[in-house]
Amino acid sequence: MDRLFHALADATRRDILRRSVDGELSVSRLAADYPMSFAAVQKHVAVLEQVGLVTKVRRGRELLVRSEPEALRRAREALDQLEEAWRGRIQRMSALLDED
Amino acid sequence: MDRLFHALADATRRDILRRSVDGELSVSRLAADYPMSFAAVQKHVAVLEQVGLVTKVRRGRELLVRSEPEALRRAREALDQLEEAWRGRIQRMSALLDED
DNA sequence: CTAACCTACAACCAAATGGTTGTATCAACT
DNA sequence: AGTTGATACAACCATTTGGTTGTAGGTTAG
Repeated sequence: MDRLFHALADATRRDILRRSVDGELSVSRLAADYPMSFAAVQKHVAVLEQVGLVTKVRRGRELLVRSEPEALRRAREALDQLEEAWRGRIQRMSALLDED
Repeated sequence: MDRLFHALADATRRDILRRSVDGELSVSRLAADYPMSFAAVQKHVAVLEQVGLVTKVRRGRELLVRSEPEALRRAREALDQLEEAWRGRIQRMSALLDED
């Protein structure tokens, strides 16, 4: 979970995720739009891949990057769990008020 | 947003968040339960505070830590936005299939 | 008032992060 | 076969991170 949130804690990586929804962009095509070297973008994609946020599929001599919603869902559930603890507090407060 | 996700990318910080829902635990009380120095926990709380995930309220000589659901909601919305792009893709695929 | 407790903050250190360049591999086009 | 394009990966560097210890400032209890 640490690594999942870490992967999301970078604007470039989140942008890559957004653009990879259709899975039709190669690493070099993605890299062309960022103000950094190809290798740097390659590393960002690797970080996303290691936590399962994207997968790569070969097409000819390029690798297409596709974002995977599964991992995204895992992150959302972790946030939901945190929020749920908070909702539980609201309920306890309501219960207290109802006792009056 | 980078710093928000970064703050969430640490198990100790997420645990502090969970335990601070009721806002009744002081920094030192929190710190007592982690295998690290008081100063280290203090730093974790500071990270959470800087992105608005918790606030501190004085009670006597201690500072009570309370988690703030607002910031959590911001993170969730960012994830929702990413997932929405993906749902849009599903819809486009469905539309294509319907054309047949 | 003094001692004890809670917090803040600085200085320091090892390890990880995010970037670079350079080299190697591998597929495809002519 | 040789060249070009796309990717992988290592080595290196500056900065940040996550931890430590030590010092100092307030606040409460006795």
